[in-house]
This record gives sequence, C-alpha cells and structure tokens, in this order.
Amino acid sequence: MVNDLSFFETVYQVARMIPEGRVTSYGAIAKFIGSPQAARMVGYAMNGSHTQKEFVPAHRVVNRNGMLTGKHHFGGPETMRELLESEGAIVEENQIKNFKELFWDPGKELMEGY
DNA sequence: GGTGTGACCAGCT
DNA sequence: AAGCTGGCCACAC
Repeated sequence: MVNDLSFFETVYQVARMIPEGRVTSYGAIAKFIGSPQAARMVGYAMNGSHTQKEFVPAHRVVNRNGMLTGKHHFGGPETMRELLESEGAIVEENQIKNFKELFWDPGKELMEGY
C-alpha cells in the first residue's frame, strides 16, 4: 500500500500544508482525505497534534463557521487567537471575521494551478 | 477488550 | 426556520 499513514497522520500532513495566514475547516480536511463525515475525527486528531514531532498549525483549522472552537486546547484560551491575528486574521468573539477571505480549501487549492 | 466520547458537518423532521 | 440524529476513527478508562 502506498498509503501507510493512518487517518490521524494524514490529517496532520494536510494541516501542515495550510499556507501561513490562511485557514481551513475540519470538514474540508475530512473531505479531502476521503472521509467527508469524519470531520469530528479531524478535530480529535488536532487534539493529539501536539504529540507529533513536527509542529502542526492547528490554529489554522477551525470549524465551518470560522469559530475558534478548539482555542482552549492550545494551553491558553488566548493562544489560538493570538496566533491567528499574528498571521493577519481578524478574530472577534472567538470567530474569524474574514474567514471567507482566508479560507483555504485543500481539495481545490492543491488541484488548481497545475 | 468493549464502551464511550470527542476541537464537526450535513441531512432530516 | 430551527433542533435533533447519525456517522466517522482513534484513544482513555
């Protein structure tokens, strides 16, 4: 099999592909890896992202509403917001205001341009 | 080793 | 229009 990576590892790889200053949703990643209904697992995978050797930009992954649902898992409730604002995102009330503009679809951005 | 549950999403009612 | 349910895979108890 060419793909020995488990579901979680695949999620981490996709997450690392997210360009700086861009964000995506759990569902978009789930769909990209072939399990459109496994968005939940993507979120859970992010929970264990800190166990990975390589850094995983989990702060660039939010829910479909652009809301920072997992901010509490960064060791600090403000950490995720700080990281996103640091990359140019406008976060307000735990929600990315310009989410629509910053949204990065893996299944689209990676396919187009070739 | 089975059951529960989790940073979600989309479809039904 | 809004609320509930199912589904997905891995990990803790």
